[in-house]
Amino acid sequence: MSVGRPLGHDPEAALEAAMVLFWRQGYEATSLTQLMAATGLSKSSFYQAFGSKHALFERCMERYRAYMVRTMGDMLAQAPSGRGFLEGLLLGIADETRGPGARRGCLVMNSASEFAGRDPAVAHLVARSTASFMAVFRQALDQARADGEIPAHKDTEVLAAYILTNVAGLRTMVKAGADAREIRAIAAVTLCALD
Amino acid sequence: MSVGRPLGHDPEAALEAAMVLFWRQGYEATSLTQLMAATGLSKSSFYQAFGSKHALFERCMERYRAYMVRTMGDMLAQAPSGRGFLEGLLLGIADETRGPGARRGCLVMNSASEFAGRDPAVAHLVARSTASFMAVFRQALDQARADGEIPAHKDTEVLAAYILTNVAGLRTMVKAGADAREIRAIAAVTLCALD
DNA sequence: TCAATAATGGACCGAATGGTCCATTAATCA
DNA sequence: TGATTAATGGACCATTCGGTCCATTATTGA
Repeated sequence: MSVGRPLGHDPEAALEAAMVLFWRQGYEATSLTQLMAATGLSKSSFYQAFGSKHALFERCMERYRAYMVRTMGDMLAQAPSGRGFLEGLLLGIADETRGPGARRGCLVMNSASEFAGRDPAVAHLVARSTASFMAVFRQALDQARADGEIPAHKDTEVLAAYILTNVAGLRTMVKAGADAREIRAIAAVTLCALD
Repeated sequence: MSVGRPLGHDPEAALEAAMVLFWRQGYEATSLTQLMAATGLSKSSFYQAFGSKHALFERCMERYRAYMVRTMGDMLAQAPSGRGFLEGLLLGIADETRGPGARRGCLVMNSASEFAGRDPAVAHLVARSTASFMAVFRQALDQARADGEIPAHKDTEVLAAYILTNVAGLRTMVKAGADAREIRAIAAVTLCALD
């Protein structure tokens, strides 16, 4: 099949490690040195594998999008109902105040904040990701509406955008130092808008 | 009164210019060169006046907090009611998609996102600012509740945190590329939670 | 006049940045 | 064996970063 020496590292694992780093620190604050340490690649291998820091970042963003859509899709499938999924999602943000990977926020929203439209490639990836997330939320909302968990007259497309807004807002609050109790209380208010 | 040559520049104007720059671009992305150009100061004068980039940033954050509290206080005083103020505030975010200073977000939340607790001094300023903002919201909510614009049983402290969460979320959505129509629709949903 | 403060520009600093290049070594298949 | 691809480390690059220092030139009050 392939000729020559096979890859000595796992590209997926390297991508995963880089994604976590960007997620936690942002793009600018993450240096090549840190990226090399996290991926276990030498500088030469790094550039051979990914081309550039920016190209790697784009791949990480796409990986994050796919990961989140898959994860939320699984959560929705296992949730007792559409509304139950949304409740678990919002209240679960309280857990992001603790443990490993705490207060990292959302890679997509972090990137939107850091680049703020200065980078067309990143802006496109942000738009693509937000659309994907809202699609999942809308699916949950449609399901909830069909089950009578939210009023029939509500516009699920707007509600999906509202949910995304609140997820972004809650994660920002976590980054700003809010504790788990506050987050849960706010999330409970957020859910009132679905009544 | 004072001995020696008087200041040739306006410290307040320089602070204002620097604040706008940090607000739009964030801390790391704003270079000394840009700061010198915006303030009109030479490198020597810059360090004599502000000490360091970080010290200037802290002063800008405090200035932003004071500016926002003053502005929102004025808005509340002129608003027809407590609820009217909150409606104007949330719906007004739609205007941040256009014009000069568009899609800058909120300096406090931008900083919370960029530093994410890595910088104790910034974390403290973020906490101080969020508390100030919530105090204004709570004042408006108490007023609204007293006027019967929101149910008497609601906890205005939690609602204040909810409003801040949604302001942060909406501004993040603006940065992520949402248009004015979407923002207004989401803001309308946000207000439903007050019923 | 003289002391004090301010403003200026430029030289200079060490450190870190992202990125390139290359010669060498290793592992695979034909 | 020879072609091919991968991995490595280190030399090297220009640029930028925030920051310091200094000698010089105002501009003021005493």
